[in-house]
Order: sequence, then C-alpha cells, then structure tokens
Amino acid sequence: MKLSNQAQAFVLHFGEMGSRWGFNRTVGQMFALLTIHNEPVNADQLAEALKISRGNVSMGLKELQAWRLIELHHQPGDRKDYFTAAGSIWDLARTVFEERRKRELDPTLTLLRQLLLTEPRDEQESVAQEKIQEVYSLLEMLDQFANTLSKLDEKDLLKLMKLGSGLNKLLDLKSKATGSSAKKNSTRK
Amino acid sequence: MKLSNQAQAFVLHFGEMGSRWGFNRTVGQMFALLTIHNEPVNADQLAEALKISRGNVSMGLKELQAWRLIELHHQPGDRKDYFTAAGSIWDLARTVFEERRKRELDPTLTLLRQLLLTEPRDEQESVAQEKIQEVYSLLEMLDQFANTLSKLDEKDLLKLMKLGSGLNKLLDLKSKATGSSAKKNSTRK
DNA sequence: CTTAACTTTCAGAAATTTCTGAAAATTGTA
DNA sequence: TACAATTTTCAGAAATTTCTGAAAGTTAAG
Repeated sequence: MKLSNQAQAFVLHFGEMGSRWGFNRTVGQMFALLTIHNEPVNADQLAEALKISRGNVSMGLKELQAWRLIELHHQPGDRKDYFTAAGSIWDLARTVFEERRKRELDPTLTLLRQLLLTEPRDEQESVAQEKIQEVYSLLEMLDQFANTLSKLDEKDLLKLMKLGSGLNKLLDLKSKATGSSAKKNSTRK
Repeated sequence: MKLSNQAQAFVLHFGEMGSRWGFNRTVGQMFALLTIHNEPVNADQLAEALKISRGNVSMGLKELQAWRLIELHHQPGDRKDYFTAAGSIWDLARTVFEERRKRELDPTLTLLRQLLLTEPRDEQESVAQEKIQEVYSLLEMLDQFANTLSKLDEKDLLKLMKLGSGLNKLLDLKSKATGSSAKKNSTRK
C-alpha cells in the first residue's frame, strides 16, 4: 500500500504527536493511517506502509483495540483480519477524550481519596492535607465535568463549543433564572 | 527537608503520573512537592528531599518555569534561589490546561492547515483530504472551546462545571431563546 | 579584582521504552 | 487429524529519554 505525500505527512505527524496524546509513535501512525483510509486494512499492509515489523503491528493493533479506536472486519474468502477506525472522526475524538480522562484522572482521584482518610499529625501535615483536599476537589469536579461533556450528543456538544463568548451570557442567564448561586458568589474574596 | 508519609505518597504519585501529564518523573515530583509545601524551597532542598542530583533539579526547575508553574523568590541575606508553586491550585490547573492545549493542539492545527492547501490529485487523495478537513474542523473547534474555557473566571467556570445534567437544559434554553441554530440542527443526518 | 556561593551545562551512564524477528500459538479448511 | 495461513508472544536489540556529576559559567560581596 502506497501513501500519498499528504497521507505520509499526516501519518508521520500523528506519529510524532503520539506521545503527547498517550500512545507511542507507531501506534499513532497506525491510528492516523486507519483514520484517513476508508477501506479496511490488514496487518501486513500496515507493516509495509509504515515500514515496521509485523510483530510491532500486532502489538499496536492490540493497543488500539484497548483504546476502542479500531474495529475488526473480515473479507469473504480471506482469513486475514482487517481493521478500520471505529466510527466517525467525532466518535474517535470522543473515545480518545474518554479514555484519556480515565487514564489521567482516575488513578489520581483514587490515591487522593485514600490520602484524605488519614488524620494529619502536625501543622506541616495539616497544611499538606488542605492542599491535597483542594487538588482533590478540583480534579473530581473536572472529572465530573468531563463525564457530562462525554454524555452530550453531537448536536449539543457542537452547540456548546460554538458558543464562544456567548457562554458568559448563558451562565448569567442561569444565575438569574435560578438565583441559586447568587449569594455564594457575593462572598468571594 | 523531610517529607511525611502522606507527602511522600503524593509526590511519588505525581512522579508516576508525570508522563501522562506532559512532564517526566522528577519534574512531576518537584511540582508536587512545591504544590503541597507552603514555604519557598531551594534547589538543594529539592535534591535532598527527592534524592536526585543537583543538575537534574536545575533542569527540572527550568522546565517548570517554561510551563509557568513556579515562581522564583529570594530570602533576605540568602543568595540561593527559592521557589514556590505559581498561585493557587486553581491557577496551576488552569496553567497546565492552557499549556497542554498549546502543546497538543497547535502543532497539529498548523500542519493540517498546511495539508489542506494542496489540491487532491485523485480519488484516493480526495477521500483523505476530506478526512483531514474533518479532523481539522473538530480540533479547531476544540481549540477555540478550550480557549473560551480558559478565559472564564473561576466563578463562572465553577458554575459551568457544577451544572451536570443541567447543561442539557441550559442548551435547550439557548436555542429557544435565540432560535439561531434550530434550523441547522434539523438538517442533520 | 578576587573569591566564594551558587547555578547551569552537557557528555556520557543508566534507565526506560520501543521495536524486531523468530518461535509458539491459534484458527479455519480439507 | 493434518496442514497451512495467520496472529501473538517475548527475549533481546535498538532507540530514546532521563539522570548524574564534574566542569564551566554567573553573580554578589568584600
């Protein structure tokens, strides 16, 4: 399978960015390739196109499956496994987002919850405990917010993201409508 | 400088999570330590507490400064440089968020913009071009949304994140109030 | 200017991650 | 069951990242 210059550039870039997005270079390249390619691709084709070993492809595919980013297909009369990206670009982005939330927040929330169970023994520990509590509260809120966003359907998500500075107004609207947080906010430092 | 068990656990965990958050183990540890510690800390203290070399501390501090996560201070009569976390937990989270947006989105947006300039030569390239366009649109929107969030003040951000399922209702409210996107949405596939 | 205190740099060592390729395992077909 | 096609595994090689520590650089004080 031959890649056009454009596809090549796209694939290589996703390889380089891979580590920032949570996977290694070749996994990033494989994902990019499956994303711009419409037809299902098999492991040998990936190995050839990306010039990497067959074993590496096998491991990469396993990782992409763990991320739920690819789907397995079969061609009639061909015993090979074929893969495609799992859904639309939108679906993929959502999956990456959810998966990263899990990997980047959950372990930390678990640890912090545990640290907050022990009583501080002295002044020093008390200060640390407070900080840990603050970090926990913030991350936990972030986690829930990310969850909320994940659950929105494409239409609403699009609406929200396109709001821009309109978001401010909408939030104003909300407090006026309910009056729920007006008092609290007036006591801020 | 001696760390309590709790502080130790916190610091080690942030070291391990470091790579997922964009920095290496010792940088993560240094950041965690400066975050739970109220008093300014100097490089020798960091090296001792974390049991790492003085040179490594120097490099780590430089990186944390590049992230704008720490601040330099001086104690009267002491020539050493002292550091603290740059602001409240909230400030730090915001900074990490902004910095990651820059590192994870900007380079890709730049590349994709460039790829979209060249005309597709055949059917294959045309399909790829379309996909690239989709990826670009999505990331660009995400980037702007992240920017919008960054600009909200703490109060509004808190309000937004606490909305939970109320977000749906608010978005409904919005379309009813303006009617701006009602037509567009009805044409979705 | 000199010195001592402190910080930075960077070559190479150590640690970690990624990759290869041959062998083992699995699977469908006859 | 036997066999051939295909995938997976994994030990060690290669590549990359991180870390050390000694030397070089900087700066303030006398």
